[in-house]
Amino acid sequence: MSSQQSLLDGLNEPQRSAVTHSGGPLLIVAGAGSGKTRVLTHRIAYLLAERGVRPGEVLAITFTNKAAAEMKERIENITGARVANAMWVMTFHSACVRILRREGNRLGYPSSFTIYDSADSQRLMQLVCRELDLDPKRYPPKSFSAQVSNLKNELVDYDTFAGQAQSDQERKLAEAYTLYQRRLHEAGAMDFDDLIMVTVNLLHAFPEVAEHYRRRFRHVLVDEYQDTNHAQYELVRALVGEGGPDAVVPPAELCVVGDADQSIYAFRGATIRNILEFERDYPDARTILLEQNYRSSQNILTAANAVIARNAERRPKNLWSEQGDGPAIVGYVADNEHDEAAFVVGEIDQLTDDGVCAPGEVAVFYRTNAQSRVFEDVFIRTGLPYKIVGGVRFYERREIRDILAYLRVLANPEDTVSLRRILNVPKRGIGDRAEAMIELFAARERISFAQALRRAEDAPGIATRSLKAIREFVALLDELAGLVPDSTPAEIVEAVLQRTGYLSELANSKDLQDESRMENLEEFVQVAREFENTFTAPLAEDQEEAGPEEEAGEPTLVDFLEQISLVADADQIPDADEHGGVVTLMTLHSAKGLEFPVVFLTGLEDGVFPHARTLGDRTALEEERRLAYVGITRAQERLFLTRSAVRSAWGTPAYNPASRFLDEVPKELIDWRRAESTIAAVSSRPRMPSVPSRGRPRDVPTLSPGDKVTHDSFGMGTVLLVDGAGDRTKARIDFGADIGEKDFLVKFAPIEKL
DNA sequence: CATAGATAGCAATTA
DNA sequence: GCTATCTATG
Repeated sequence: MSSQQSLLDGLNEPQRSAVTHSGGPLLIVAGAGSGKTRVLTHRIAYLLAERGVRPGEVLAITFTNKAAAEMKERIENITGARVANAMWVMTFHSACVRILRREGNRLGYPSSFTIYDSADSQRLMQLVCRELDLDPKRYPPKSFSAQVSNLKNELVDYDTFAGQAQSDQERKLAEAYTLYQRRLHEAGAMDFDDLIMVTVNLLHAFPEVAEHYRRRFRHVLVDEYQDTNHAQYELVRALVGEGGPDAVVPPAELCVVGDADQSIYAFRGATIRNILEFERDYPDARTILLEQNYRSSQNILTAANAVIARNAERRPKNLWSEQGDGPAIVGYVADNEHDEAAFVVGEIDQLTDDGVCAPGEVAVFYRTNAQSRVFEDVFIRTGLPYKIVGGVRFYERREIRDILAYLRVLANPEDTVSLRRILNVPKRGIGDRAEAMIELFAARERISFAQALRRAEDAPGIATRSLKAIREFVALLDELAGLVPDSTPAEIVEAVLQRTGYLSELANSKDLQDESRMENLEEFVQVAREFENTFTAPLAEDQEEAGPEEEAGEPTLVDFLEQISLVADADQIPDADEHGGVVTLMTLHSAKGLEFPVVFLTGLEDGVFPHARTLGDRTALEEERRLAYVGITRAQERLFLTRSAVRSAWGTPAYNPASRFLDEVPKELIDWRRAESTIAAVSSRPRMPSVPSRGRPRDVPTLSPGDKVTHDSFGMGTVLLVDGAGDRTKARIDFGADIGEKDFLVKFAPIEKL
């Protein structure tokens, strides 16, 4: 058994105070790399071991599944799995789903409600806007969707908003919001933001429900508190309870951890206010500062401190380390993004060859997903193993979403958005017109789309051919639905793939993409199998404490769908220890919470990072700076800062000046490998690209015999001879036996030098 | 009337 | 460079 001593071993003074603090609310201001997860897990273990807290009384909330899983694992290492399983260690969204599955019927939601992700909710908003005859130019559904999301993050419901709508835009938005919410409810669905807002409403509207959870959770711990938005703030308040004279249950002990300097999610409603004013919100709160950094060398910390110090509204904080200065930060100015990527890959090659680090210890960060493409090209070309986190995610791929839509309809037949998605996928002859007629019919009869589909005979204006297709489709759904009760998720997935003809359509296609689609679907079946094997049923409320034999119920389709909708696979960050691992490429946002011995921070240009849209806005610019701070503090030993003089953004090259964040790093810390670009002079005079349009303008390569090149359609080749000069340079290139030798005008040929 | 192929508009960050 | 929408065809 863990004694008090071992739980506090190896912790510094403030960390110990944070672990042992008892009584009032506690705010832990944890600088980057200051051992925050360690403090949280040890605190939980300490609660159990020294303060007689039962595991079921603990609720620990994180933002990502990855963080939740890590925390759970580290708690397990101290307390053992049985104890850890009885706690709620999960994300805001998962916790809400669990509450809502149990209590949502009080608000008219089925316990098998569907969770719409942002793509689904945008689709629904599009349908709603069309139904309201809104001109998509003046009232873009996408923007409406975003605005509704913002409103929900502020806990503004459609009624309240309709009441205060002033402008024409706002009134239209209010209409759309109202109808959108009605359609969601009818479909038995909630979007991401509803998960939080509806839970808050539920806790407010039903005191007995709130009391139930307050009795249960005596310790509430929140990670990354700086990323909470207003709705999440209220949720925490509601769960903790007010206490006071007429409260039945005294307030739970609240412990939040955060770092205002790492707040990078204002765009999804996060407000720094929550952490800055914690002491005002909870008057008897205690604050503990963790400033000793255990991650990075001092040079890296000095750079990070210098950058973040430029932000006006912040409490001063100074990270320090006992690890020594470490190597200098390396700077590099590239001519263009290809050059930048080549430099990065070259350095990684060097470092791994010299045995300084394994590929798995290296990360490349960029501001926007679009920047990953060039890196990917170069990594593939050089054969360096890599993995891109984020971007087009697995669950956002079309084929996966199609199958998911089938599964959702099977779980919840009223789910209109999913139903309409699969109506004609694979193609079965139910076209736009037929769909429109069903919709019209549903509206007139005041029945759901699903019900209207089953009564298609009665709907006017549908061709007999379509009618037949619809009947077959309904029969197909019924057949599949019949399988659901006694099949496992994986079996259902396979049945859907087979019986809908989805697989055979892909198999018969000659589109190259479809091959990888099939592979993805195969992987999806694998995901389902995996799920069945690892599934542990959430313990029922009343047996949460007891039971050595954990009753793991059969995993249902609903369980499977829930896991998928809540797991973004940004959680797929590669493990460094697996055979040296692979280089990780990701956006700065996904990088939060991670650490790497070697970090490349790329695209440091004004207009890229900080992003162009933030340049005129002081608060937005401060958030960009925090993002830079997050990026820099991910590095443990070596940090590379790169920028490019020219960068092509959708076709046109842009000349960007150095990022202001680069200038904010003290000069003596940076060892410039290349400090100026040779084409920097060109940047002063704005010039149009010399090749007007005609496809994407490309850099004209300088070729000499023997060079390896790649051609867009002919592939790899070797330059045999070069003739002429300037724009009229010609090259003869050998593409091997199959294609032979060809002559090109270098200026126009789609050739790239390798 | 459904479908396939062409085209315009568009991409900041995410649970 | 990619996806939703428009247009020509079967």
